[in-house]
Amino acid sequence: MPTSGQGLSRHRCGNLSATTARRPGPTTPGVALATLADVARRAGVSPATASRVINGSSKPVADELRERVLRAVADLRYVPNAHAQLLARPQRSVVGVVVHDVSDPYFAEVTRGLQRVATDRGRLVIICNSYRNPERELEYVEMLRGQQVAAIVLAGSGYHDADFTALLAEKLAAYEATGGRVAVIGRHEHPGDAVMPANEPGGRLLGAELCRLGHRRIGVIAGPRVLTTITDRLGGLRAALADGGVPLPDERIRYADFDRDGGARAAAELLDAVPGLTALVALNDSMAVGALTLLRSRGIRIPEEISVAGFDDMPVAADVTPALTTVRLPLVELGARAMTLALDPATDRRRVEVLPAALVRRASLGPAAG
Amino acid sequence: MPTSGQGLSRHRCGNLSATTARRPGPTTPGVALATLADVARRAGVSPATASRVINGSSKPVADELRERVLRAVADLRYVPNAHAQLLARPQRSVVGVVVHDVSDPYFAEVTRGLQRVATDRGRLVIICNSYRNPERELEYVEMLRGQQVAAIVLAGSGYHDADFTALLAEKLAAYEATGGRVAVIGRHEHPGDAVMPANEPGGRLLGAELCRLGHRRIGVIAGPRVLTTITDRLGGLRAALADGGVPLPDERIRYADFDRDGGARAAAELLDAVPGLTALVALNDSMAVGALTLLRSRGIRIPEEISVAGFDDMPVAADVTPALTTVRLPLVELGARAMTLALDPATDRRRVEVLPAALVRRASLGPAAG
DNA sequence: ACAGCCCAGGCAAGCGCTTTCCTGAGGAGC
DNA sequence: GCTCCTCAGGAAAGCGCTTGCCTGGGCTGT
Repeated sequence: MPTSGQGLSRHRCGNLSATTARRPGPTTPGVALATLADVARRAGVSPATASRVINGSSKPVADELRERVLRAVADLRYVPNAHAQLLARPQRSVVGVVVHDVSDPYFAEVTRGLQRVATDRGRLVIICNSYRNPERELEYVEMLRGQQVAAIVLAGSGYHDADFTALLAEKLAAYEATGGRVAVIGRHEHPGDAVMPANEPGGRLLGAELCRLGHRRIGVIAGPRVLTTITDRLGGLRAALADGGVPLPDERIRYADFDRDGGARAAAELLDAVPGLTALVALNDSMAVGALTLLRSRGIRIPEEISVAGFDDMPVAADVTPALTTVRLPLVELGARAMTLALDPATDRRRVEVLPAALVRRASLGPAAG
Repeated sequence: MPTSGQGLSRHRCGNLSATTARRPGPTTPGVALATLADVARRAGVSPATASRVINGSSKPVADELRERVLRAVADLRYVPNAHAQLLARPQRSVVGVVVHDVSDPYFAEVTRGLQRVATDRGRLVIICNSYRNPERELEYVEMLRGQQVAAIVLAGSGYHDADFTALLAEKLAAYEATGGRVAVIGRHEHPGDAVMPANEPGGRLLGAELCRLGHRRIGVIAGPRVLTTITDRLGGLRAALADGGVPLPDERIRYADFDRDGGARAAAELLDAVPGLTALVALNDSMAVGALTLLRSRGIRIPEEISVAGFDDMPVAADVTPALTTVRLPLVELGARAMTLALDPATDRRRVEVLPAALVRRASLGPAAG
């Protein structure tokens, strides 16, 4: 067992229980990880040869040496230092994703799609939660650039904020200029590849359905005004209602946080401020669920007294009572397509894919009351 | 503007619209990112000085030089290469997290806690989805080691699989031996720091409540047998029922996928196989929701004809109808504590924190039917 | 039997950054 | 006015890895 003294000190004890008994001290100064050089030394070969064996280089290596290297790798529990590898062979393999919050069901679904494609292609994903903070979003893009990621996917909604948008565009451009790939989900004023959920058409679908069912006094529970998603969904809804001759004055629109509690709050405000509403439209399912809960707590029957509709068709929509009528957006697909665009080689011109919305009719939306 | 020809070629055009118009070709050979050397050259200083300015080193630098460096950084849109930095200054700042699936609401919540703490401490998180595949879990640990992460948090349930457990323990030990920190959530036979959800006590709480309400014919909708989480929850439940003199024969337990559809399937099987059940206990809320949906589809009234209870108290539990009685586990806290353990300096002896469970009484669980 | 080839394996450069150590210039002290 | 100290700035040595290029030993061919 040809191991230099130095090498030995780096060698882990094979007996696991030893580790169990004695744990590294408070601030272990870092018992250095075995390096390629350690492996080479132990195998009695040059680092070059060790590297070639480990990476399965095309260059042939004699079986005996190969054997020795492999054994040393196992003995030392050697794992190549990913950073050193990336430095030496600039072959970016990880991709960055910026979402508002993975634990929000909407992004959870989108992320599932992103991950699926990334994993299929052997890419690691770094997920960054911006928590709807534009500044943090900017920082993350910067950081991902520093991480030399192969691609960046922006999965959140865009903002109505010219300064931010310009700054973001600039950072993305700087990144793309160095060969990085970018794909965005939704409207971002980004001049590159994008996949768009059909927010506006979805809003129209829902508006048309409301007209069909005879609703004329409709309250809208909207998310934050600054999100382009809100503008688009609301725009579609408004357009369809206008087509049907249904008015939608501003006081029937309430902006709140894009979540359950925001939905409940906005619903309460609307009910108190606008009497005689026959339907409540929430601009995402989380808000709709909040509205549902509030209505139930007030003992208002759905859809007999008031109808409710949502947006997104998140899994929960089917499970609440009454089941939620909503506009389905192919969330997983949205993520999958975006990752595909980001990972496919860039093309000369911008690719934009629009993923269609579909109305899902369930029990929460009925004919207008009275 | 002292810029060598070479430096110039690496310089991005300041006009963003130029980038808008002309995008990098299909497989851009990577217009190299500006490097520290570029910055130094442009600022007319040495790389050492540039580095010191950029990193806010304690070593003083004259204001004029500092100014010049900062300007060069801005001009070149310089972002330090994170890998090179990590190589040169082995100061690990990212932490790895292995979960079953971030988009599963349970892990979404846990992850939220993990992220919160990590972000507060300025750590980047790499999230790895194992999709309940032990092999993938192993691979991820290996990969995280290669990434030189400062810590690894294992957030999934443990498995009843001696081979896997041994392999995992070995890999973790190897990692810890080089100064890496590890924290696990749940039972993993890992000899280091851990935070435990009170699965067994939670099961007991629920079992006791069922007894109190007079249930004697209870069906259990369980997740995969190999998960220690299942064993523990079931164990607690079984123990409390035994205490109350309530039998729980094996045919009243159905194992299925740990999600909504699994819950529905298992519920259907139980109803068909075991007549006269007065309560259905699902071992997580997703399964409970599936059961609820199935019961509703069969027109069975809850809780009048049959009661339902879940586990976890995920957000959805409060929104379904009837609202779900469930065992609350502090999921976010679980994540937060685990990350804290992982990031705090190691101690001489193992730290294990148990986070308590609490019964949340809602409408889905009532007295045993007639 | 000798020149010429082939090829496994090693040498060393270099990826981009940090940091130690050294240098040289300016200022203080006698 | 000269020596010594101080301190800003630079040279250079790595960090761990990959890879182009070179070397030298064993073959082949005549």
